[in-house]
Amino acid sequence: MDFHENPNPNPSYTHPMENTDEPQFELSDYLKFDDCWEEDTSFMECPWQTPISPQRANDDSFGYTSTTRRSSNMKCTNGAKRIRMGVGFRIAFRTKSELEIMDDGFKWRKYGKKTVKNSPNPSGLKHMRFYILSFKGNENRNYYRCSTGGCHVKKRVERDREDSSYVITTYEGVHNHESPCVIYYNQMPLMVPPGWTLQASHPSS
DNA sequence: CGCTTTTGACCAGCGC
DNA sequence: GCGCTGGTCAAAAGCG
Repeated sequence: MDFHENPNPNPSYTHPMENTDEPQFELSDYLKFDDCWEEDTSFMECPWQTPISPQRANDDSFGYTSTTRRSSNMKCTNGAKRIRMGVGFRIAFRTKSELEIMDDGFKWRKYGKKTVKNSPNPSGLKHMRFYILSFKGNENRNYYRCSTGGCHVKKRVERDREDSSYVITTYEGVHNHESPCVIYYNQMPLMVPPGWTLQASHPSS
């Protein structure tokens, strides 16, 4: 496999629902965010979608990161801000799975974990914050970065609060390399990450 | 020994 | 302005 001869080394994403052969989990929803946002609120139909805003302008990997707020009032269901992101490709999968960690073919390195409140009533003294967060009913959100050198793709994994049997996985960015788990047969990828379709490699590979 | 995970701290954005 | 929150950092611990 020669990455350099691949005319398009980036995976091209297709609708995950087209992949009906995945036996390990049920993919029920997905969202796609790309870098050419128009005034189109159709993708806001999913109730757990939230607005995106530029945050740290000096972020070393993307220029922007996203802010996601999922408070109980879900004020984001319409009229959300749309702000162009540096790299700008985000896609979220909602999958029915008992496992939070699903092998998508790439190597990920965990760089953060956050306990997210379920309570709609944020309150309390600042120094009581972690005490409050430790109560039952809070969810963990895990942050991963692609561990391949030079690849800045990030992944965020959390349980759906409305239905804890679902896992929400949000990918941010596009891999600049191919999945180490792709096996080629007759110039076509035989194994792909769940829900993804990769472009066939160049015939020379 | 090198890589990954854990986890408390920190920072910036946002809402009140 | 203050407090809450999401996202990230980085040191320490764990693991093969």
